[in-house]
Amino acid sequence: MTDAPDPLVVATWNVNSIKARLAAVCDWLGRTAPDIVLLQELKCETAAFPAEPIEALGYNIAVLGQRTYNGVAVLSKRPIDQVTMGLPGDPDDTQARYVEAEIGALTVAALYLPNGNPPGEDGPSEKYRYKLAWMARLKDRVAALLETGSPFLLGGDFNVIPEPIDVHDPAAWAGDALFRTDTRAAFRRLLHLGLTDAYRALHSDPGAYTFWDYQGGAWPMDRGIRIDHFLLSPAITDRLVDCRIDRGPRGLPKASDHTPVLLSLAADDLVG
DNA sequence: ATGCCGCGGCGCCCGCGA
Repeated sequence: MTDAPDPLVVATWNVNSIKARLAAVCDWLGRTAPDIVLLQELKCETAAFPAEPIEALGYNIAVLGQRTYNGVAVLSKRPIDQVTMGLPGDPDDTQARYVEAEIGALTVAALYLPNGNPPGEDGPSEKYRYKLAWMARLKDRVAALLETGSPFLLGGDFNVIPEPIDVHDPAAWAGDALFRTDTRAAFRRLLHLGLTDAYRALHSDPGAYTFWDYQGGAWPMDRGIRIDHFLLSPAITDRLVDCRIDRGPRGLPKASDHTPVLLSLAADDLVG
């Protein structure tokens, strides 16, 4: 018997301001030590990203920042070879919601999909149209990545509740931009290209939430939603070992409203 | 019900998030 090599661990976490969450993020990184970390909602400009304490924990960093809103980053203990800043397909889109990085033979993307609320009553609102257009562009990007044949994964805050078991009260969320028919259909179109929702491939449990609103006692009452996802290309799905939600950070003082999701892959060889 | 909470910012209220 030979021991299996250590899995490659990838995390995704919407931190809701990297400056407000820096201590919590560094504590968690030091304790959990994922190989790759995908961050969203940095809410700071690229130049203002607090790189030093994260580099001190052994991470290389690719950041696409923006003042006040959005902002995404890839952290990697292995060298980052090439970076794509922004979701391709619309040069007029200035929102910092997508950064893609090549790490060895693996491509990873950190994404912060638009919220889309309010969705509009007499036809879709501008925000909801932007969300659906962004999802269509993401589908095009996934199709292009599949054509290259290189193994890849998408991780981040998708702002999509895929199925009724992913929300504490489906009826209450029926009209929300995160759970609307059109949103879920666009998410399914992504999956139908050949991607796998890593968490759902391994677990059929309800109540597996990644977000709890700050308001109304959502966290203590466990009224959450599952909107932070890992979507895996076929070659990466074959290497899927584990996917779990770490509720710990959500219960700490000054928490983000999202908690991290962790992915384990038998893919150590992919990143050298 | 859009406020309840929490964040950033040309700050003492506002937009935004989900």
